[in-house]
Amino acid sequence: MIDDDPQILRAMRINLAAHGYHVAVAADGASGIRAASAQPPDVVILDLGLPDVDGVDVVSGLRGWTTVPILVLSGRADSAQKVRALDSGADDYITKPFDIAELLARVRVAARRGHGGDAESVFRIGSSVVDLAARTVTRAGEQVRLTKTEWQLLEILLRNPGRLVSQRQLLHQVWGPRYDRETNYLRQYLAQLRRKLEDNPSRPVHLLTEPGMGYRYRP
Amino acid sequence: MIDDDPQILRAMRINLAAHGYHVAVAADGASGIRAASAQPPDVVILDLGLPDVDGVDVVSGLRGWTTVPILVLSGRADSAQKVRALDSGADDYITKPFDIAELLARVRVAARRGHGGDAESVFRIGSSVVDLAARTVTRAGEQVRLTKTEWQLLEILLRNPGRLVSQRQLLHQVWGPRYDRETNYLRQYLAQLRRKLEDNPSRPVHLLTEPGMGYRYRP
DNA sequence: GGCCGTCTTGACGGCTTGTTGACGGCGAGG
DNA sequence: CCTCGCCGTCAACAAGCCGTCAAGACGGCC
Repeated sequence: MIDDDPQILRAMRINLAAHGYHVAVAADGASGIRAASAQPPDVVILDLGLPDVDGVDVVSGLRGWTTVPILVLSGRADSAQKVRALDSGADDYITKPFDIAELLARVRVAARRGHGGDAESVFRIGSSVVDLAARTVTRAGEQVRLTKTEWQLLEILLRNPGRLVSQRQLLHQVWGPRYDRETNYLRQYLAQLRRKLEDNPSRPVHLLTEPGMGYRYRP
Repeated sequence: MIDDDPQILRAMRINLAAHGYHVAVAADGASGIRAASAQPPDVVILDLGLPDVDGVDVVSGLRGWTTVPILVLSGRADSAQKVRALDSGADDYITKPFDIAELLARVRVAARRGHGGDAESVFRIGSSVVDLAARTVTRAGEQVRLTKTEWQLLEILLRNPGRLVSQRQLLHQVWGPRYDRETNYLRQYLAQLRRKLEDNPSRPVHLLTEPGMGYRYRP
């Protein structure tokens, strides 16, 4: 749940917990996206009225790498806003004030749809084994340590197996929207990940570069 | 679309058709279910205020054998009704009167859910398979790499299947408005795309030239 | 306060890609 | 039959991008 109003946050948390849900919270868009990638939820509830960024950008930021159902809450009832949010990838749009019973019903709808999408968390890169849930890397029996930044980068790539991830998206999600042009960060950290994971770091087989576009994890 | 009010039915049909949807209609629940089983739709829009049966029973009737997205329309705004409809298997619940733009946005949400999202992004060119979402090309089992410019050009053509795309439009969208006359770029890159994608590059079957006009992708 | 790991920043060589010009073939029109 | 315009092809140059190395900045921990 991503919301900056602590009061709503508290009320919702109690209500959802009473119905058997486990609730993780974030107060702004950036930390919400980070939290969702660190511990993938079954459903995201997102308040559009966030302080740091436009809520629609949060939706796109999530949609770049996950298909988790997103429910948008908003005080604005105008249809233009609704259309923007839904077209950017949200699954539902609920106008405040809302009935809690209706919200719970819509959460159930989102949850039953999301259950089709399973999140595998163990990946192989050459002789290395990466477990995203346990946050461990094993290479030829040896434990390998990754830094926080390396984990963030690697996770985005692994969660999009076979798909190209643009450098813009990687920079956005790891460093923030203001680092659009700092592609040298990517070069730096991709090289480190290859050194730590690939069997032949200078000839990568799984962590591939697409010049001018982005990077790709090939299973 | 299942609705007993001919006026709403007509208005909706015109609106949906204007946005490229093909609309099949039914005036009551029983015939609606029959029609859906005879010709499975991509999305069902169901009015709850039907004469013959309770709308919720129609939802259950559909859910017994299909997972097609169901949008419920209703004049009743009470949350008990909403919860009943959603819990019986509906995917969305819209209260009349509604904004047509919002309805269309919610239809798009339902449609992309049902399609699995990426069904529209896979194209075939001879023995090559192009996936726009993943940015991958497979040709006879082998991976083929395209450059950024090649992707931009190819995407425009594929997104207009069967339609002629003018040289001016291609140059505009890929290189910018100032490159109106640089048709040699198009010759250059179309040739490259044909070499990489067509089975017989000198006799293109899918990436066609219309002399003096533009280019066309033929599925 | 000093040490160490991690995150930034800058620079350089090599390679891929974009850009440009030129040439021949083909068909339409005179 | 000739000319002209348009297209496909090739070759060469320039520019951009990437991998790599190295060094400075920052912050946590003893």
